[in-house]
Amino acid sequence: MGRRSDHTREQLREMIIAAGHREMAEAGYARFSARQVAKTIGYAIGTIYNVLGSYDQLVLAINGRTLDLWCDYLGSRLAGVNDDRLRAAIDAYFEFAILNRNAWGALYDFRLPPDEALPEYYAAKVTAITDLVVQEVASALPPAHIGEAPALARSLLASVHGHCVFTLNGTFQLLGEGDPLGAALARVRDAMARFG
Amino acid sequence: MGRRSDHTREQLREMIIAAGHREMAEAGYARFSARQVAKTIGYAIGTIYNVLGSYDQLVLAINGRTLDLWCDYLGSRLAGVNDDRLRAAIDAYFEFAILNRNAWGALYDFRLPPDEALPEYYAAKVTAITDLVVQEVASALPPAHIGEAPALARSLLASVHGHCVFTLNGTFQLLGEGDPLGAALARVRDAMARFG
DNA sequence: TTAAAATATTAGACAGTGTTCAGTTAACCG
DNA sequence: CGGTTAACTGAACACTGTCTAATATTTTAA
Repeated sequence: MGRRSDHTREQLREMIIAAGHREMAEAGYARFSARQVAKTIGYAIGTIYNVLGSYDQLVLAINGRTLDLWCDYLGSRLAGVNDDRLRAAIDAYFEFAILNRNAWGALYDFRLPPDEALPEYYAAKVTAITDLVVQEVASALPPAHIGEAPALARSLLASVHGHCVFTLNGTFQLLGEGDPLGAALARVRDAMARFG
Repeated sequence: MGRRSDHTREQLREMIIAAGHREMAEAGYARFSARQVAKTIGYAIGTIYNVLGSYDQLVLAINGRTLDLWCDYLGSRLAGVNDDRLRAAIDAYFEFAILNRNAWGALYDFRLPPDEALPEYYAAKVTAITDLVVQEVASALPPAHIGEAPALARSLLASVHGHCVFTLNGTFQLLGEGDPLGAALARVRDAMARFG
């Protein structure tokens, strides 16, 4: 029916993303369905496509929400920490991933078709998280080597990410690794040891 | 119809996995379809379910094939290498992933439902690859620390894996990382530097 | 030789999915 | 009042994985 008790496109977009994020968190990427999102907010599927444009854009918007939450989580987890902030950052990385398995996993389960580029708004959110890490690495680096912070941060991010993936997908359990977080921290320490 | 020019279950299983692996390599996990596999080998879908049991078992079998190929690739790439075998191993890890983007990606895109355990045959294949790496790490370690090889190998595997993931999913490109392989190697060197 | 059992294979129904779009409803504006 | 515009629907389409009753052939046993 027309617009008896309608929302504006902006409000509806927000409702869809919020409900979508909830469903992604509960069902996980493999069982996520746009139709189910429509059902839970009481709209027809067509509406979701009118507002978001496509399934891929919907998932991207939901993942964008997850990135926002992740960035906030890292920020709040680091606020007020004075010593060993690098360790706190790694802890927070793992914590968020474990606390939000499904939503976090969707960040990597979903990929745009190879010919399509990430929307700028999404790239900015990824960069925001990265910049946070770059800053922490820079603070932990001797002043003479601060210029290497961005490259080192990217690499450490990848290392920690790998440990996080192997933790959540069961690889570490299969291999008998009992302390994934400790291992990740050890690798970061090894890398920092290169600089005094 | 019946079994006029039929194959034995064993032969058919092999045909399905081979064709499935081919389709996975071409289409990727997101676009992979059991029905398409059936079509390319000229059988009905039902047959695939009779032979493999379920979609998940089919993908697992295909991924198992990929693990076999991966293990062989690592082995042959290391054969005859005398110095810096660790570097050769990392190179081979990246090479295989890049040369087999889709099949390699499916290894991690697919996950069994959380309540189901990996079949033993599959776990064995994962362990086979890991053992290869453990051996290389052990060789590169001072004799006094050989006992730490398994744990270190798992951790280095995770680190390299993280770099590999960020390379293939575009994260490194987004962040301006131009030498992912070099970064991965640097992290491994840092870790080995801990031991003399 | 013949009947029974085992095997290989199919067809088709079922309940889902993403996607599209012509059409409907209701509010707003001149 | 009539026209424009924005919000929204729902049916149709072409797929998907899953299951099962039925069928065709071969093997085995009596």
